[in-house]
Amino acid sequence: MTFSEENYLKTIFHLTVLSNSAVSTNAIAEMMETKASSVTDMIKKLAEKDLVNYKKYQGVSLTNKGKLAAKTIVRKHRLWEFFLVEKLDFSWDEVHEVAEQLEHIKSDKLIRELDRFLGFPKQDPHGDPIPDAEGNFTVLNKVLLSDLKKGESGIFVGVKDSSTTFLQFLDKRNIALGSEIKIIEKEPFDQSVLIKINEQELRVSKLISGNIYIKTT
Amino acid sequence: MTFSEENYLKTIFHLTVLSNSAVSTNAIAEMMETKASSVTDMIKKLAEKDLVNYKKYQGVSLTNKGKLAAKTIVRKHRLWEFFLVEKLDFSWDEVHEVAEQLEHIKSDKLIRELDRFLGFPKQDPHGDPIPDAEGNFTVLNKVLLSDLKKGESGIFVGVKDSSTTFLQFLDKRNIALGSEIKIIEKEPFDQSVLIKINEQELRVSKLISGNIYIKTT
DNA sequence: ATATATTTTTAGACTAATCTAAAAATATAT
DNA sequence: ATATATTTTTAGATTAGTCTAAAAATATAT
Repeated sequence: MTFSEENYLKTIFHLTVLSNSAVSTNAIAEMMETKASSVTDMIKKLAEKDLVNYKKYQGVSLTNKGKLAAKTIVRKHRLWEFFLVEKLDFSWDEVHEVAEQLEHIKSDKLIRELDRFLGFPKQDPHGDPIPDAEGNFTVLNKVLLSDLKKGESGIFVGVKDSSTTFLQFLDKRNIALGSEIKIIEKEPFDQSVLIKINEQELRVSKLISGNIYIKTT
Repeated sequence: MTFSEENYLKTIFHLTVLSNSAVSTNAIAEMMETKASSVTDMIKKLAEKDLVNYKKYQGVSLTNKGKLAAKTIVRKHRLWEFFLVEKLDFSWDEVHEVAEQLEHIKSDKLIRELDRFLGFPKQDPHGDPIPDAEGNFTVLNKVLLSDLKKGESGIFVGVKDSSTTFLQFLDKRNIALGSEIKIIEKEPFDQSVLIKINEQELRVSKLISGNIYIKTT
C-alpha cells in the first residue's frame, strides 16, 4: 500500500467516524486539500483493491478490510505521537507532522515492539484512543465542557480540535490533560463559561469549551 | 529531497568511501539494483541541484552540499538502528530494512532528540560510526581479523559485511561486538584461522576473518 | 416540475521515477 | 592503430498520482 493510499483510507476513516454514513468525494477532497477529480481516481483504485465500497455518485465507505487498514494507520500514528511526547520531549502541538510521516513505516515487529516499549498506552497525547493490533479501542465516555451545567465538574481528558493554535492556547493557560475543571458560572448571552482550574478562575468562550472533552467525576 | 534522491546520495557516498574517486554509473546501478539509464537520469537531477559533480561519461562525485546531505541520511539510518536494537529488542540482523525507511523521516528536532534520548551513541549495532549533526565522525582504527598474526589478539568492534546471513552466522557462534578474539594458529594453505573466543577455540575461514574488524589491544 | 446550482466523474495533460532499446562514447586487445 | 567490447547516454514509453476543464449526474428552489 502506498503512502497516498494510506492517507486516503485514514481520511475516509476519520470522516466516517464523524458522519457515520457514506463519505462524499468533496468532503475527502476538502480534508486532504486536494481536488475532487483526484479523489475519484484514488477511490476507484481503492475499490479495485476491496478497501472501499464505491458506487458512482453515491459516496464511499470502508470495507472491513479497509477499516482494519485504516485503524492500523491510526494506531501507528498515535503510538508514534505518544513516543514523541513521552520519550523525545515533543510537546503535544509538535507531534502531528512527524507522526504523519512515521505512520507509513512498514514493519509489524516495529509497531508491536514500540507498543510494548511504551507500556501499551491507551490514549495519545491529545486523549484520542490508540487501537490495538486488532483495531479495537475503548472510547472513554466523555462530554464536551460546553455541555456541562453550572456546578458540575470533571477531568480534562481530550481535545476535539487538535490544531496547533488551539493546543498552544491551552498550554499558555496551563490547561493540560488530567486537570480538574469545574463550571462556576455560565453566561447565557454568549455561552461563555467561567471555570475553575488549577485553583484559578478563567472565562472561556463557547468555541473553547466546545473543543474540550471532560470525563465527569 | 525525495526518498529516491536520498537513496542515490547515500549510495554514492558509500561507494566513494570504498573507492575514494569518481563513482561510475554502473557501480551505482548495480548497488541499487536498478538500470544505468535510470542512474543517468537521477544524476542529472542531482547535478542540477548542486549535490553532485557530473561530467558526461566521467562518473560522479559528491559536492560538499551532497556530502553533508548523504552523511545526514547515514546518521539517521544508524541512529535508528541503534534505537531498534537498544530500545525495541531488534537483533542486529533485523534492523537494516526498517532503518532504510526511517532514515527518510524529515524532522531536525526528531533526530536531535533521538540522539539525546539514546545518549549520543558513537557506533551503530554493526560497529559503524554515527556521524554527528555536522557530519563528523571518528573512525576507530581497526584492522581485519584476517590481518592479525599468530598470537595477536583484540576486541571485535565491527563487521565489514553486514548481510543478514553473515550476522546470523556470527550469532550462531556467539561472536558478538565486544568479544575478545585471539589468533591461536593460521593455516597457510586456505588462510583459515584458529581463534580463541569466549574461552572456546573455533576455526574460521578467510571469508569470515576478512569480514571481522578488530581493535588491537 | 422544471430551471438552476452543486457535486461528481471523465478526458486529457503533466511530473517524477522508472524501464527498454538504440546510439554514442570510452576502454581494451591484439 | 584499429576492431571489438563495454559503458554510458539518449529517445521514447510506462505507471502513479496529481491537475484543469468540460461533461454528466444529482440536489435544490420556487
